[in-house]
Amino acid sequence: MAARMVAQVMQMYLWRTRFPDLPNYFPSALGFCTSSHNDSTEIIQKPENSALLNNLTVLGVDIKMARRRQPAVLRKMVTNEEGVAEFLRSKGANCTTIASIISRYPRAITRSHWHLEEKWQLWRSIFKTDSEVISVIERSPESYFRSSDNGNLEKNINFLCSLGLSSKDLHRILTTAPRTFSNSLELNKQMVKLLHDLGIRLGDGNPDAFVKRIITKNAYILIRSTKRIKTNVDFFTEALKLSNSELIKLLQGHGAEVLDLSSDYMKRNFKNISDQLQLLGCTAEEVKKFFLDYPPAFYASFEKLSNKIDCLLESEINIKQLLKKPRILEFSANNLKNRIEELERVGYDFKKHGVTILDSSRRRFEAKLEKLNEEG
DNA sequence: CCAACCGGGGTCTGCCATAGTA
DNA sequence: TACTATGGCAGACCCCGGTTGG
Repeated sequence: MAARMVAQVMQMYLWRTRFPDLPNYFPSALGFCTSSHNDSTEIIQKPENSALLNNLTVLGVDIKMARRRQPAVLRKMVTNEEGVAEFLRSKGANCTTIASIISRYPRAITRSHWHLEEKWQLWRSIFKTDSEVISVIERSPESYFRSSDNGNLEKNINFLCSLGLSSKDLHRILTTAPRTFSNSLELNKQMVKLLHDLGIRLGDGNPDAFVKRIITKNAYILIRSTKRIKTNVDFFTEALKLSNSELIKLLQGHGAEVLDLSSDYMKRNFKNISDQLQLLGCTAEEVKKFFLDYPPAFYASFEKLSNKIDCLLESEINIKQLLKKPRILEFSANNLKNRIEELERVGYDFKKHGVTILDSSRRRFEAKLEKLNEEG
């Protein structure tokens, strides 16, 4: 999470440094001038609408941010900022939220009252309360406002229902990957077709269920490109030398969750981790088994994972013990370290008892520890 | 009664590029 | 031709507890 935020800040920083002196706008007493072709430094554009800027300022919108994101909106003569603000307010959004929404997705103010009302009803067919909708819009204004096509939204909802997804599934998808619903129907159909064809190609007896399971296991799948999913499936197969049935098992389990990783990232990660494991004396077969038993390894950052492995090895825990229980890697390095320390304090012998004790919930672990303390 | 197995739950956007449109 | 709508991309875990079988 933190890493992502750093990356985003970096992106913004890079953008700003590339255009440090970008003028804010071009107030033009000349009105609609034609640009002169022989002098490229002079760019003359339609002026911004100052009445609109006023309105937005009153609403608390960050004009600089809005301008950077969608400059054309600020030049429009007809907009509905007050209507949109009033609409959001009526649904329970406060002023700060409204300002932030418009700052981050200025085009929102071009939507009509009727359009907003209709879209709201469609969203509410999946969400129970207005505040749930508001919280998604607050998180991702773009997902909500980017499309002006409510008909497409409705078709998407019907399409997803037709796949047999429950209302709980739809709720989860709309909460965590709201972009799914502003995708074109066609795009969503393409992804479903890709997965369906894959199920058939692998000889799955029930391709519809195959598709449904992948989507319910991975709410993000429909906002990825088919290219990415295809690449990743091929990569799984090739890197791990999987048979059809092994691949089905992987994709219907934890594999579904890692399917949408950036392909390059996954390849890099796989290489780093398998190199590391082989360096520690694991055979190729063991490496394969490791990834099949613990697909999140594709996902984990190499630094973190490697850190955890080191931490285990330092505590006299054998790599083969780890291979038997890769799930202990799901716990944070910090958590693992604390647990190991506490166990060492009571003289726990990992060689004798293995590492499964680490793979338990906090409550269970503490109960176990207390018992060991009593015995000791 | 306990360990081991195993599935589930939370959670994720904001930018760029470009085809299409009025 | 300016602008809109939409596709695509990078980014990168942790934890809980029900059930089962010995």
